[in-house]
Amino acid sequence: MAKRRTITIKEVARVAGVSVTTVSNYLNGQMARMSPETRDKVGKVIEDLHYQPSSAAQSMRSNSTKIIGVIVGDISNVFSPLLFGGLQKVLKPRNYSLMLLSADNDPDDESRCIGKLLRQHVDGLIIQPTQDEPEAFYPITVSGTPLVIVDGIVRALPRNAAHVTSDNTTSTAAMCRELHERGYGRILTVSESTAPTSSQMPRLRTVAGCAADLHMEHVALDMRGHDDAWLAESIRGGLTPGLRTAVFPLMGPMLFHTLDALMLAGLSFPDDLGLVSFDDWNWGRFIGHGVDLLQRDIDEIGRLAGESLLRIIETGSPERSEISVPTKRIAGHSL
Amino acid sequence: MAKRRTITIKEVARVAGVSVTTVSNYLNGQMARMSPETRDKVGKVIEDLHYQPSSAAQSMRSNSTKIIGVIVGDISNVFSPLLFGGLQKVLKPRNYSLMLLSADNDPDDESRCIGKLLRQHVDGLIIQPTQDEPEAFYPITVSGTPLVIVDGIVRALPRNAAHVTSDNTTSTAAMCRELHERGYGRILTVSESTAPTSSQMPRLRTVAGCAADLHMEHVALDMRGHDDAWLAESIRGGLTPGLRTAVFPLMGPMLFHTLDALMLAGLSFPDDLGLVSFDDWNWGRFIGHGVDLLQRDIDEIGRLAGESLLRIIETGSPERSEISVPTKRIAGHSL
DNA sequence: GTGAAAGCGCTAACAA
DNA sequence: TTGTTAGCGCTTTCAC
Repeated sequence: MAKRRTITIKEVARVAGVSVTTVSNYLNGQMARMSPETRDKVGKVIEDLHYQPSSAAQSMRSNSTKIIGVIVGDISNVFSPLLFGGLQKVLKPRNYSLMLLSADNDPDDESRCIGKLLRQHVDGLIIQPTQDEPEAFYPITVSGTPLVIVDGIVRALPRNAAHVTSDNTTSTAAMCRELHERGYGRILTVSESTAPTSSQMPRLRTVAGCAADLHMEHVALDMRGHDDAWLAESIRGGLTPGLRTAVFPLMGPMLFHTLDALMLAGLSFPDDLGLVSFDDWNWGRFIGHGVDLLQRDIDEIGRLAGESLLRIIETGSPERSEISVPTKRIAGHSL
Repeated sequence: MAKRRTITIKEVARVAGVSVTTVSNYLNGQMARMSPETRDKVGKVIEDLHYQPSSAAQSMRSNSTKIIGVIVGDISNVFSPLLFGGLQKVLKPRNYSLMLLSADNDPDDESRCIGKLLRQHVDGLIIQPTQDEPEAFYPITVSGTPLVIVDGIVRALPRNAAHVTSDNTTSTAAMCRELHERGYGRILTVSESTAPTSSQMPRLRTVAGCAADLHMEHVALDMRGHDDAWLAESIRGGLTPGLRTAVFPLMGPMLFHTLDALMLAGLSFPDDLGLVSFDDWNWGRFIGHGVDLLQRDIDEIGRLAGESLLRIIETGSPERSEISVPTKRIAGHSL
């Protein structure tokens, strides 16, 4: 199927027997600048020819593409569609389109994605960062493209960029205190060290700190390079009679691994041990008698990030550069 | 923050003291057409200036954007990231970017999305259709843009478009027979009539047909306009002592509703009734003692759709226009 | 080995 | 009310 010759504004003008200016005016709603007959005629020709103005040509003149670039670390994580949904809610009514790229948790890939979107001249950028090297974002700063960083933690926020995350420390600390009060003496965190920007990091640090303060034991299990059998083994090995243990997966995918490991190990909660997890997906209530959760509001993060971005685009600089969305405590029966 | 003046190829040429032609040659890897000194100098200037060639200008000449447009019915459905992941696997290595739009299950919105992507001159289109009016896709055909329709069922497939779906009828029919063999006498389907293109439709028809053939009762519960309490009521009302009943949600979100309804109704499976569901997400094993499922391989659908699209783009027409991906039967303990 | 210039489809002065 | 034309940033002949 040979791509048919593209229909241009010139073509429309020729067929309608008017100048390109008139057609352009029509496209841009400047109806006052032509007679009603001309208007109808142009409209009809556009219809007949199924003419679609080229946004490439348009944006080349207008310096605006109405495209927002989004880079996530891992597209298959449920985080992505939730974020996207939130973003769409505020961006779509404003007529922006979203270009979604996945960096696959690879810093180099992320840099390539940034370049790609910059070449597209996107009007703004939303990034869930995989790397925290300030230089990675330098091209963005140079180009002057509005930027909002979501979820991940970066060492140095580029000038004029906004940052939207969920609360990690307060909620984690509160959970540690709760575990202490409930009589737990040991916490087994389950995480996977991927990017230095991962929100698991502050959570892990908080657990470590709080455990020390509360005189609880803390064992950090890192899934990196390991499988569920290893996790099952490690969890079982972490149990001591007389010392209540709570397993604490620090992100959704780790809850999956943990549940599989518990099945493998033949352990059940809350009898053999307690279970509480970070997770963004609302399915915990169906597991057992309900899993105790710390749940982020990703949709809200998306909305706030979108609004922040719009503000930067419109005013030229963010009003507030750091926004933290509260994490919800979902009660269950797994502790 | 005023968007800094864009750096152009002209600028680079001026600073490097060469012509734009030379810079262009450099960008396109035509290194043979310049001296090594020139090459290095140009490279350095590009680096220093953080120059990014404008893809709008490039695509205006080349007639290729290296962008694939994707339209899904509902971005918040887990279907979306899974499809996207599959698409990325084949498209990203070929240097295509994805532009994702959600039609929010609205035909008009879908048409708008199509227009938007056509104006972007995307190199190809992947659509999970919300409407099955053949005219809706006419602009695509006119523009000659390669098209692959995924998941949904359309009345008339546009000429030269490919179609990738999962098997709905065979798997559903097999399930009905299994239910019959297991001694079930009544099937309660749970669906939500949204789009006429929804894959729930063939599933529903198949259940109705098989139930009749096997002399089983079939009650179709349509969630449209109802809440979980209504569903709980309806399910309870659908039980008769002596006649084994199976609830059969026809898509993932309906499984959520059904589980909530069962909790509300105080019914448990497989004791009070059987439960089997279509669902694309792999969490069913954590529910109760595991839910019996019919699971599509969305990642595979994405990969096949991507490959199909590439084939259309490259050869000009699809080799095989209808592809059906088998649906997996995940064994559980809910029947 | 290097450069000048035409033209991709569109918008916006400026003319008529 | 309508038309002419100069670019936007880039690629690509065709000369030098």
